[in-house]
Amino acid sequence: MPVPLYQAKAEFFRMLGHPVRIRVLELLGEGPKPVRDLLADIGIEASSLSQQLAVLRRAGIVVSTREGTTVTYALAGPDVADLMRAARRILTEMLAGQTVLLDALLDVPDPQRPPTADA
Amino acid sequence: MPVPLYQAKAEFFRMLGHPVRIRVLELLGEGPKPVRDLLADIGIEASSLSQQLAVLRRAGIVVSTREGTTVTYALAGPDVADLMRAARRILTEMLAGQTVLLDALLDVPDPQRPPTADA
DNA sequence: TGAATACTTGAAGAAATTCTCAATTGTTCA
DNA sequence: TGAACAATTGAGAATTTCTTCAAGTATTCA
Repeated sequence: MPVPLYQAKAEFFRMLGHPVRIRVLELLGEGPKPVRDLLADIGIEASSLSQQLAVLRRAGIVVSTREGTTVTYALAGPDVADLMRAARRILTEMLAGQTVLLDALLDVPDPQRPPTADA
Repeated sequence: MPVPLYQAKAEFFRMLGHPVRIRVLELLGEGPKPVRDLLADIGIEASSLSQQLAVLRRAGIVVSTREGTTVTYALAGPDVADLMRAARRILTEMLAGQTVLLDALLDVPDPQRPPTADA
């Protein structure tokens, strides 16, 4: 029994749903980077970064290689870079075009509550 | 102080990261639908669906209108449909092209563990 | 060998999300 | 009005995810 596609999608999006993981993917979008550099750019504890890298690794969207004492990460395939570009494009469009999403993210209270019949 | 973009992105993806929410968005991609229909298509308890609809509503990516006793949901804007299409395209590509992600989602153990130097 | 560096893992508590079920609201219609 | 239906909300338990810190592995180099 195959995992239903909608569930695979949900897991995929959930996997993207963490600020550190997003930043890593965007940094790797520029090309492979050693952990050292990611660490410097993102500025969190090494162990926290490692944990998030592990999540991405388990999902198979990044790969790591070790050379001597430094480990370098890269996006697993060009599709991933495409995805990140698409996500960026669509999201900035949405953030620009519709205040609504921005408001939601900024915690402005919901103007759309269960519709009262006065409309 | 604006919410950093990478955090807005993370929250957005997290919001998408639930099978019921994905299904709702895909169904609404075909056009507005009354809760009754969503309920029939998805087949979960009414209250669970309502809660997930509330998440989407709070994020501002769907809107609801009431007519008599039935409430109808629709995507908040065309951008949302675009996003769902893009996500579908990219994900099916990825699922088709790279076994790796599929494996990860199917719980096949990680072949990429911290690289041992035998490579 | 052993000290030092780079990175990863494990585990426990904190925090956020999800589920379930009871209660509530809004609407229709007899 | 009040019974019946559609949908939403609230609250607590169950589950998942995150954070943090201590411990572990791999590699270099003296």
